[in-house]
Amino acid sequence: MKVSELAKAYGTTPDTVRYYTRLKLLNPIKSENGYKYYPPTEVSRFKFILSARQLGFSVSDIQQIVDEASHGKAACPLVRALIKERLAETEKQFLAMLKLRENMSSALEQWECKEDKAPTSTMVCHLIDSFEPLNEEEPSDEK
Amino acid sequence: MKVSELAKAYGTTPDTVRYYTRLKLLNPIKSENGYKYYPPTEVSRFKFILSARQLGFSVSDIQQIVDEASHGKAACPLVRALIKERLAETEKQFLAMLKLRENMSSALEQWECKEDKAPTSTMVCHLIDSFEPLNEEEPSDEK
DNA sequence: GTAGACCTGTGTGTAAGACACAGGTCAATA
DNA sequence: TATTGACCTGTGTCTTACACACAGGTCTAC
Ligand SMILES: [Zn+2]
Ligand SMILES: [Zn+2]
Ligand SMILES: [Zn+2]
Ligand SMILES: [Zn+2]
Repeated sequence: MKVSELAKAYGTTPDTVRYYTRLKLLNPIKSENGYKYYPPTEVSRFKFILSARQLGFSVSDIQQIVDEASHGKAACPLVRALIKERLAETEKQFLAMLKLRENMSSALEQWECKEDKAPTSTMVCHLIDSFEPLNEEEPSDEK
Repeated sequence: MKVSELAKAYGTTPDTVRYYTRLKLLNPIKSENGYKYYPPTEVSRFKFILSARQLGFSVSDIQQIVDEASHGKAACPLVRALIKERLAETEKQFLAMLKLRENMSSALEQWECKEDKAPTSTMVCHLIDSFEPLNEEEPSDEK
């Protein structure tokens, strides 16, 4: 398969295929005309990479995993360890986004009944200045 | 205030202050020794920028908002429009992360009872290869 | 033969800073 | 007074996972 064929076959872009190829995650055969051809082994490796990306592995993770396997070792322990790390990170980001989303919609609501105001020398926008974030840390009994 | 003082005062880093300064979002005064000094107006602008960032505005959004205000116009309509856009994006990313998180923990669970396996020429890691993503689109009645 | 659709490599851009580096400045101390 | 150490200055590069641009080569059809 050629670059674009491979990309289309799995719903991605030629640039993605080329990117993995640049990183040597894919190793196509170069034909006489200079074109890259991906034999079945490379096609299934591409499938593997896409699956791993879907599971939240970084491209660098995948490089490590592939390298491990290329040395004949079972990559499974590495895979298990990495996904735990990535899951923890994802959890953190997830919570951060949750809070952000809440703040954003809270702001939108708070602003609904506020008028527009011209800026002053000390205030760019009163909407943003006046925004009160929700529960900055547990609303503990303060004072 | 000097760079590091400003950064510390608001719990950020000198690099962040310098970054906004490079972008001309902050306009410190240069003293004879070459050091940058942030007068009160710049300090409150920094506070403004940080608030806006917390609300999910991009730095480029903030540049637009500040520019609008610097022309004496009320930035409020722009602010309202931008936050709606950003909220929609955040919502999308949030859902994507939710799905990713589910897939990751599902994988972790699916893999618990699976043995490690050495790689073959066509398989880098059977764990990743065998993973079945959850509900790829509503589990509609297929066929 | 030539147009149009594909391919090639390479280089640059993205967001929001983090980090590095070579050198200047300041306060306190030996 | 000289030196140390902590701060500051500019500038430049790095990060992620590609997307996009560009100049030029190649293939297919007409
Ligand atoms: Zn190796
Ligand atoms: Zn306003
Ligand atoms: Zn303007
Ligand atoms: Zn494995």
